[in-house]
Amino acid sequence: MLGVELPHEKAAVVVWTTTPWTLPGNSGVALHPDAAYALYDVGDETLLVAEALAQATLGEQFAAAKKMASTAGRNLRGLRARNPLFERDSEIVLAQYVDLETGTGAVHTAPGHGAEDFETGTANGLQVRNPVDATGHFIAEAGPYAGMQIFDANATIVADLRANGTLLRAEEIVHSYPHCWRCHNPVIFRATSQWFIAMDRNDLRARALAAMDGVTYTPQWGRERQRQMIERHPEWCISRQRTWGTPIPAVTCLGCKESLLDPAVARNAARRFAQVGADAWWRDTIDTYLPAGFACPSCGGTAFAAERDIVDIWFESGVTHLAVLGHDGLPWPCDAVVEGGDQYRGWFRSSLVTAAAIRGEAPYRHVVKNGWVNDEEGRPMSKSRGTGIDARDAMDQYGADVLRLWAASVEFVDDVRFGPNVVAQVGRVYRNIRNRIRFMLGNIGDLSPESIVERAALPPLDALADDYAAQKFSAIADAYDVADVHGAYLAIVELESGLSALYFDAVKDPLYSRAAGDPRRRAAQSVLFRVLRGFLAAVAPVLSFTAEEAWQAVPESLRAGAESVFDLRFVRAIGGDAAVEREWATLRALRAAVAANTEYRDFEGKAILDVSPEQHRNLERFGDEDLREALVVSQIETRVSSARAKDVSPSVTVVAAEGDKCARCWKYRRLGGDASHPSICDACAAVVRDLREA
RNA sequence: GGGCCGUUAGCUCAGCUGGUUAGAGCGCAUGCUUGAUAAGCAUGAGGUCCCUGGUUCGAUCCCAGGAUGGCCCA
Repeated sequence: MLGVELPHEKAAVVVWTTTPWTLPGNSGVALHPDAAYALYDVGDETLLVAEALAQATLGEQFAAAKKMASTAGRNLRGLRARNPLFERDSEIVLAQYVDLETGTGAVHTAPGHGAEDFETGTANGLQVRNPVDATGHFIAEAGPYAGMQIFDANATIVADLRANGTLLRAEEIVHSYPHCWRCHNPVIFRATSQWFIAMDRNDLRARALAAMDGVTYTPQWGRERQRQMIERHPEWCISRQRTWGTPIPAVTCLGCKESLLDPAVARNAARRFAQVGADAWWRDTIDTYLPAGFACPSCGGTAFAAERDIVDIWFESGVTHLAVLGHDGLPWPCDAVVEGGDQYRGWFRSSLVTAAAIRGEAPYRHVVKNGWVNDEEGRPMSKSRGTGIDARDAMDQYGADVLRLWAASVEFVDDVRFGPNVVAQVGRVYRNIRNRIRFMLGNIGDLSPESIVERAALPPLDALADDYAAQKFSAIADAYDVADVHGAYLAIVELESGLSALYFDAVKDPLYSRAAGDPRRRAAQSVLFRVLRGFLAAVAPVLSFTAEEAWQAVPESLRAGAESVFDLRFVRAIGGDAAVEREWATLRALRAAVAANTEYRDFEGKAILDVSPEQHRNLERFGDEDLREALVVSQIETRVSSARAKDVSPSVTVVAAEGDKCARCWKYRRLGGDASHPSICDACAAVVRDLREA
């Protein structure tokens, strides 16, 4: 060996294991191809071990040990060692995963007791031994250990090794070990025959990847994640050994023990299961399912036994698209699937693979991944800590609409937090939205279809508000289209607060002071109605109950053609107009500048605006009356200076308004023009006179 | 140990291909209003854009490393 004469009769490869019970299943010893391995003369025997781990492995023997020769692991491939418990060989093989931090650098390989070992064994032609039965006891193949429970056998095996002189050292270490997630008992690995879907036959993996092309992913990186899950997924094991479930409609030839999954048998099973249920498989004789003249293609045998394995439920969920979609009025593929991120590996993948195999395309158009709901500290909800909140309880407590608004207020794609404080916050937003709806509703009570002012005939201010709202409605609908519910929420809040802060205040005068049928008042009402209708349609997907309740409160004649709020269509502006946003922002800025003065409140003031000629043109078109209302002052004086830069905001000065406060409309004006109404302005006097006459 | 993702005001979140003083809503403080009134309007305070280094005239944004939280694997 290694060109040296071995000084002792005994020479051994040192391996370590934390599972002595797997030694009866040993078929090989894995070395790292690139690591250096050396022979050490330790006095009474010669030991082979990785040089890097020699000191740790040999312990106190290391100092006296004599290194005889050294070579890379790859040069040792194919050598044979002797199993320390059985009269059989164990082959030296190579594996990249061999660890040079712990152990001996030589890894005991039992292909029947672990996935890595199985793959190494398959790659090197090692025998797969599984001398353990389904109850965790050794079978006859395990020789002297037959009948022993495997964990009980550990001590016996260690004792046997010690007795036959092959045990170098035994010690206690603490390490992690896989456990059952449900019952917490340690689990073991046993190589058994199973049914698989071969991902690389018939180009299934490639076809599944190709089927992703037509799918939209939210978030976008989900596509990459999904792609990796398909590319890296091993052969798909779909069988389970359970006593209850959907049978795999396969048969075993009693002559040659070959398992057969025949399409004709499967179709017979499908027909029978559809009529009497899948349990029939366990009751019927197998002949029930065999087509006439059915014979084993391998040996020609005609006697068969039914397969006992069932289909894994994760495979069954992977074919729900066939069970649910494509009939009873439901389309195939569906528009979207929404699940947590764990389903890239689960349902998103399994559905895609089965659909690619059967239909050649994805069973969905859009994959939407949502985050997890945590408590307010960002920790997973826990019943034991008392931080768990059931969705149904939350709905009872806060109301379904507030709960739904919360869901829209957070970025659901990421993990989200939920708790009383978060709900209280979104509850206040809900109240704001509700109050704005109430304001609109409260001001259209006497509007009728005949008195509605068409869009083209609206005063500029009202037209601007209408355009502004329409643009937001578009943004909201666009957001819904791509499942961006949070984006819709942001636009909804921006719209309702924007309308409230500017337009609602600006139209109070026409609404409250003008005669009921005055065209200016009808124009304002028309916009309020149009905005309300668009707004309710826009919020209905989230605030479903609130939107419907509000729609039912709209005068019946105005609701014609839309019995429910869900009969309304989303309002979409034809093309975005940057000028609308700009003008809206300009008015809000002017209004804020006026309000910022602390001396004159509301209509006590007269605003003096210093503007450029261009700004003047933009403002002038609103008309003095509407601009005055938008800025909440009694008078406006505009000073145009061509010296002003057009990109500098108008400067605003507020001085005392001229005249006295009209008792009716609160604006400062010349009063007493009508001697019989000395405390009100001329405009109000005219309205009052008409009221009298009517 | 590997792959992927997140980290911006007290809270929930914007911030397009790197470019003046980083924004909104809610909360908080202050003022106004009392004809949306268990409402409405305005103003203000509040941020080392997780950290370190790099690229660049310039980085919340790009690159590398790290911290921290999460999902899926091993």
